[in-house]
Amino acid sequence: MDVTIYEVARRAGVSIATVSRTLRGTGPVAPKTREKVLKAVEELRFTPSRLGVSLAEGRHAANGIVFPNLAGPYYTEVLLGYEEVASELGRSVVILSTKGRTRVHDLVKDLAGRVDGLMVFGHTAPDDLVAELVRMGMPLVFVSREPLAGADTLRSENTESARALARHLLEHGYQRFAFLGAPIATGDDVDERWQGVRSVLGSAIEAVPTEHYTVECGYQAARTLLRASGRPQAIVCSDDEVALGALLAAEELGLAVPDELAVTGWDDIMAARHARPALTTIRQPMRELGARAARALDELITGARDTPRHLVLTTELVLRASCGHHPQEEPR
Amino acid sequence: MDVTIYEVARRAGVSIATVSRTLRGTGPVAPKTREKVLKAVEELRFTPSRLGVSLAEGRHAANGIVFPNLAGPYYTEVLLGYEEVASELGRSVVILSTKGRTRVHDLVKDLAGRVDGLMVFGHTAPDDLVAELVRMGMPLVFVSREPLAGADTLRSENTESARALARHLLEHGYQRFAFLGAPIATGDDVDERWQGVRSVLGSAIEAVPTEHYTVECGYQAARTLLRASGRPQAIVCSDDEVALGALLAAEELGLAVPDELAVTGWDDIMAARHARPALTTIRQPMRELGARAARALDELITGARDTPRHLVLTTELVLRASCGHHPQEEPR
DNA sequence: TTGTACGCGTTATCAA
DNA sequence: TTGATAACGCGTACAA
Repeated sequence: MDVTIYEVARRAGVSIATVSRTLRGTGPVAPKTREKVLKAVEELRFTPSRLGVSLAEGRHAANGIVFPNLAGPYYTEVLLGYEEVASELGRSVVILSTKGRTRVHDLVKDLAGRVDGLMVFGHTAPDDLVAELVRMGMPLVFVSREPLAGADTLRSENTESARALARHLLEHGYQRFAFLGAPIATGDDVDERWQGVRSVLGSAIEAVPTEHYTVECGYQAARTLLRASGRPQAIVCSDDEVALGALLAAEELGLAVPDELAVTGWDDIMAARHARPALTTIRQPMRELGARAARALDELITGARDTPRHLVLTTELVLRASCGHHPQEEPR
Repeated sequence: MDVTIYEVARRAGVSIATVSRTLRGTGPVAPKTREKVLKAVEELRFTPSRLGVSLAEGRHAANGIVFPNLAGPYYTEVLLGYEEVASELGRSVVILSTKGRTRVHDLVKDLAGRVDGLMVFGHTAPDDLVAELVRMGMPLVFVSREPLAGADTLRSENTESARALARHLLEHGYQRFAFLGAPIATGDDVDERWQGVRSVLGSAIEAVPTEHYTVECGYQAARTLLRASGRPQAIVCSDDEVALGALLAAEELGLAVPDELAVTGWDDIMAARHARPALTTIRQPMRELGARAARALDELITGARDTPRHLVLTTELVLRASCGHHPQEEPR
């Protein structure tokens, strides 16, 4: 990034306007002039400065994304879908991880200044900043969060899926349940799942918190839970990773799954299918969440749409071995 | 991003220079003036435009990262360490995934125009572009790649670890081996691992390619391999994910690990410890690779260092159950 | 078909 | 202590 448009212009014996027109294909350029310009560009290896272009165009051609952290497949998969579509639309992706960060407010604000639009997971951005960004008209898409005025929200269906899962477990005959990975924030995905199962199971299910939604935390919490007296017959987990941890704990304690203990997850990450026993879970279209977020953002940025949209993607209950025996299970 | 420094200056009754000085703390400002400026900034909710600042400062305050894809823990973990340190150093991170992308050259070039320095995995950037970037003096750090003139390279030790692993397997008494996940590019991590084990095992080990380094591909390839006649007694895998796939294949075929088949991985991702049987592997400091890359880049960008450095981080052989029986194994 | 000149939003130098 | 003003690199009306 050293040679500027002026040097190219001088070398080609034209003005910078002509160089710009030639390179962008905007406005007429005589064939001979065009040749000269392209030759100079070639010789000087000229590449327009991104900063100059952005400043002049008034846009960054970049999207931001804010997530708690990247450990585990969920955020990774969403990010994957997001980056793919953003790239397709000619936009770079600037990332920001908030976990363990101090001054998240400033970090998100800085990020907002670098992009044309922002995708935010759940409540990883401070509410007052969000309000300010909405006021400023910054295109915003929230994923895994309750609807919010002035911004798109995008999520997978939770409540009804949770109810279906709960009813299925009741059909297996279980009576004492635990919800492992109790919700941390109100209104996010996990909270909806918890509300859903509780609306069906009532006081038969108890909420058991974990520090994070990870295999390790699930393992620790499940071990404690399963060692105590009056252990549940079925553990509904906030997500697959916590559930994988619960499976480990059960195995370590010599509890047969599903005969002595049922376990369910959420998300249908790849490991869920490969787990022993394979994990009953609710499949949510992670990659599509990211892809849709990128498209929605593009609509808002280009002005193709100006009213917020709140979308809920459908999920699918995936019955496998970990929740009990079924006549026929999904083949590997 | 609407109100400019000019509006603040007018409101405060000062020049833009004074506003800038006040906000950046560069140069003297009278206390009373300072008050007026800050008040105007507050009332107008002024935030300096990133583009303006970058253009004037001549730097982006951003780092780029190029990786093949984000599926699986390896790239994710490295990215995690990278983003964390970059953020600590006041730099944003712009990502680029190349898998399945056409025109990678243009994408990487565009990325290079948005950042002050670039971290690149293996051979995910075209060689000619790399050469051009080096020539232009763009700070570059390569991870998982053979040393390269004009840029930092950073990797974990492979060859000697691979030899140690091979010798250990020989001690178990195995005689027929397979290397699952044969190297795709020469000079990258997997290639070094392959060269290492082969230098010890010679013709006793056969290279078995997989399409990608994933659980699924490992599973498919292992199933084919294990069904054929003359199956190996030990499978050395390119990485943990391929190894997890091999474990699945073995289980499906009713082969007891390690009694009828030994399996080893590489990386020591979290799932390696949780697998059944737990996976013997080589631990590589993934997060630290990312963290070091970010620091190295910072040194090159700030000019604290100007000669390339080629660093090799040490690894550790982690013996678990999957490669055979040991007197005492690492406790869970 | 081409060129001039202004705008984009800062920072920093230099003179006052 | 403060203010003009020149960069920074480009896009693009507008005039020629």
